Order: sequence, then structure tokens, then C-alpha cells
Amino acid sequence: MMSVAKESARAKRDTGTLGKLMVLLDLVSHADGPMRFTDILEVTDQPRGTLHRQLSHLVEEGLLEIDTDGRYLPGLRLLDLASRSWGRNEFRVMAEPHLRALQGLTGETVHLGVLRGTSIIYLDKFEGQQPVRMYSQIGNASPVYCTGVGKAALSILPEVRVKALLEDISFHRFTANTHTAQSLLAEVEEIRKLGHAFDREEHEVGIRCVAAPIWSENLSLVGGVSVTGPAYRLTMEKLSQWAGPIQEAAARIMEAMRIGLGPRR
Amino acid sequence: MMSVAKESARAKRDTGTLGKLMVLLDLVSHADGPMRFTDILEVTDQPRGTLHRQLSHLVEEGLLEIDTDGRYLPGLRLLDLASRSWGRNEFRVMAEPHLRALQGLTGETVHLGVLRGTSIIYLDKFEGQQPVRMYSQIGNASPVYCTGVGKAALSILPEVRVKALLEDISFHRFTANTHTAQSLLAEVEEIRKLGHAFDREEHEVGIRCVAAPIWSENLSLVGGVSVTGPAYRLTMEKLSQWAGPIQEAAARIMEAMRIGLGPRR
DNA sequence: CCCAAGCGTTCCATTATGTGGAACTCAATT
DNA sequence: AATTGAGTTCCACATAATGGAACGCTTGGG
Repeated sequence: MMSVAKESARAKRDTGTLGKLMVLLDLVSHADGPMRFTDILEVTDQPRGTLHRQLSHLVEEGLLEIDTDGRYLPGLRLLDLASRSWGRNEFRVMAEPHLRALQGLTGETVHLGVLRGTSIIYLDKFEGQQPVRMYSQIGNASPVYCTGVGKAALSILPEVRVKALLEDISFHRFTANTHTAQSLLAEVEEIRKLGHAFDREEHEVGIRCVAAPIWSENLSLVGGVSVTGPAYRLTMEKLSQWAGPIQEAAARIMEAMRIGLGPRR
Repeated sequence: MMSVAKESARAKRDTGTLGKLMVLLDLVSHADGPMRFTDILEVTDQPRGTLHRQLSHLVEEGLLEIDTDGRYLPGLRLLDLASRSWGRNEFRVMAEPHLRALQGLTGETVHLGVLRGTSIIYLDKFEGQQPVRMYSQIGNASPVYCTGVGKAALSILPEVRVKALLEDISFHRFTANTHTAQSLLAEVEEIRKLGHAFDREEHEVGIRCVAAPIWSENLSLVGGVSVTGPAYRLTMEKLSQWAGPIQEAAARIMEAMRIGLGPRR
């Protein structure tokens, strides 16, 4: 019965029960605040009994929690699991000293990110001591098309993969400078030649950055390192001056991991 | 068939498929390094086909990843999920300024932790600028019985709950000073009177700490704040001097959350 | 060069598990 | 007291997980 006609371009394999639960976990995790049972019910459009049991199981495992008003929140068990994933991440560990050095050199915030799907996940961050602070957190996933690290990462991928990736993205216009599919493709070509990428207030007004790509030879790892800060302090000129040091830091990180030894692309 | 004779004291409710997958996730996350298929197979003692599908589903959802040698690692999706759980945690947010102040006052590392089951999960940490660094990470779960925050938390729970909790613990002797069930119960009684707890190198040789409990009136939240550092710098005398400020910080955090307004216990 | 062993993957009949409609409880409201 | 809304429990049924077996692929002897 129920023949499956629709075949999505990037057919997501079915993970059965787990897949359904992950949808809920994502929903609650990414919500702006605690969600009531009914809130979840109307979004997911499932029978009440089913939803109730699913949530109960997630709570039972500590992946979700219920506050005193009976609303659902992400659970702390996630923190425990994630801290292991983070603590042992080889890329992050190898990069750490170089990130510190870069932070010391520039005095601004340094990020390490890795490409996962159509997002950049930030693996580490070293903040400057300057009073102005930006919202940015380790573990956060940001769209690839409006971050320096994201664009740097794209510049490493072969064009076919970039185009395939763009298919899966819905472009949201965060600022007046945010890229569209066309303009992004053009800039990535540019970045490929330059060896580094700028974020000219494309994600958040008043925030600029420079980034350099980091990749393994077989492209199993693609990411980058960036220096970020407020536009009033980080003129484009200053950013350009830092492009060299950042590319050098990226090179040292790749060397430390003994990857990317071949010539560029 | 297969009648269930054994009824554990604290019967863990069955979470079906999810429960089985979480066992795997825990196993891989808490392992010392990447695990091969066969490693997992012999620990979990499941049919190969079953295990293979379970792992595939976890990988498909990004909860696990496979390295180039085909070994399993915790996945970065966990980081994304956890960062939300952390970023929005009300307790952590309310406590932050007070933790910073305490860090400034003492110059040593300040931790915020919360009781979850028989563990303390560290929600936040502010490091001193001193050169000696300790291994400790946000999100890490440590046993209640050998951390300052853990013992402080226990001192808030009614004795019956403490005893029930001890039932579920298997005491591991980390150092010569690590507590046993008996000595722990006795010290908790002491802490109840004092209002603060010490860790006298009970978890790690050379590391001491002072902690004060934080709790909500209905005990839906039980945790604490601590100041930790190397024994050579933190004499017991110095720790005692800080007990006051730490208890005051804890009081201010509770006030900020409008909890624990009633008299102690 | 061929065989065996180790490791991982796929298949499919069987069975455990999740599903969802409906009935039920408990508060808050009218 | 009746009504509505929110959450929970129940159970016949449908679906997804199970696990034994067979299948590939690589590695290393003999």
C-alpha cells in the first residue's frame, strides 16, 4: 500500500522510530522557549496518545525535561553526551594552540568551525578581552552561506558539490548584504583564488570577519578558522592585513593533523 | 514467556527502542576513543545484523559518526542540540553574574553544578588566570559523592532521599580520601549544619574545593556553586575564609531566581 | 595461488514495539 | 453542575525491530 511517489533529490534514509523522536528533539531544542504538550501537538500533527508516549520516552532518557509548569525543555543529558563529543574531537584539540595564538595576535574573537550538511558547526571559540561581546556559542550551527568559515569551506569543495549543496539551502536574508545562491557561487569562485573569505556584515549587521579554509585531502573534513569582531573596530583594511596570518594558522593546523599535504585542489 | 523475576529497587521504566539506542550512544560517548564495530559488538552482545542497523540509524541522524577507519565516534549533532539546552538554561543564566563576581573575588576556578540522578552535571565554569589548569568541562557529569557541589546538594535533600540515592551508587575509590557510603552520610549531616562543603582531594589528588548548595523550594532544582583549585595554593584555611562569600553568592543566585525563599529545610 | 579467518553488510520471515482512536481523569471556567 | 481544555491511559492493530543465516570483502597463511 501507500506507494511512495515522491523521491527527494537527497533521499534521507529512514531511521524509523529514532527519526520520529529526533524530529521532536530538534523541535523542542530549537524552540524559543519551553513548549507545552499542546504546542508540540499542533506542530507535529500526531495523535495525542502517540505523542505523549514519545515525549515520555525522551524525558525518561533525559533528552528532554519537564519544567514545573509541565512544559518541555531540552534535557541536560544532552550536555553530558556533547561534552564527550567535544572533548575528544581531534580537529579541535589539534587546532587549539593555533587558535590561541591567533587570538593573541589579533585581540579579536577566533572561531573554529566545521561543515556539516549545509551548516557550519562551531567547534571552538576564543574571545577577545574587549568589552563588546557577540552572540556566538560553541556547538551552534550557522548557515554556510553567510559566515566566513562557511564560505571558506565551500571554496574547497569541487563545484559540483557546492551546487548540490546550494540545492538544499533555503536562503534567508539576514542583512542587506546576505548572499543569494547566484552571488554566493560567484564569491566562492573569488575565494578559491584568494585563499580566504570575508564576511561583510552578511549574517549580522555590525559584525565582520575573515576566514581561511581547513580541509583534509579526501575532504572528509572541511571547515575553517576565522577572526570576528565589530565593524567599527574591524575595518576592511584591517581584515585584509589579517588574511595572511589566518591562512598561516590554517596551514599550521592542517600540518598538525597531517592532512591537506597535497597542492591546493 | 521470559517472565521478569528481577525487579530493581528503582525500576527504570522501559523506553523501548530508544533505550537500546541510548545504551549504544552512551557506550561510544564514554569510551576512551573511537570504537570499532567488533568492539561494540562484544560489549553489547547483540546479533551483528541488529547492531549494525542500530548504529546505522544513529549515524544517519548525526548522533554518531564514522571515522576514515570505520570506527565510531560521538557525532557533532549532539553539540548543536546541547548548545541550545545550555544557552537557554535559566539556572545558568541567572547565576552567571554571580559566578563571575566570585571568580573575581577568589581568582580561582568557579563551577556551577546541578544534581541529576546520582551525578553532578557542571553547567558552567569560570577559570582563573592562574597558569595551573585543571581538567574539567562544562557538561561533564561527576559522581555526587566526591565533589564539593555534590555533597552540598545532598545536604539539602531530606535524609530518606539521600539514602535512596546512595543505594544507586557504586562507590569508586578515586583517592585515599574518597568517601564510602558511611562516611559520606556522616559528612552530609555535618554539611547540613555548616551550610557549605569541602572537597579535600576526594576526587583528584592535589585538588581542593569549597561549595555551597543552591535549591528551589520544591527541590525540583538542587545544585551548588564551588571554588576549586590546586591544594598547594588553596590551604584549608583559605577555603574556610571563602565559605562565607560562596554561601552569599549562592543566596544571591537563589534570590535572583526567586526560589528557596523559605527557611533552610 | 588458494583457502581460511576476520570483519562488516544485507536479507527476510518472525516477533516485539510503536501506533492511534477512544475513553478517561483532573482542573479551570461558566 | 455542566462544559471545556489539557493531559493521560488503554488496547486491537499495523509497523518497525529483531536475529539467524548467507553474502562480500579484505588479510594473511600455507
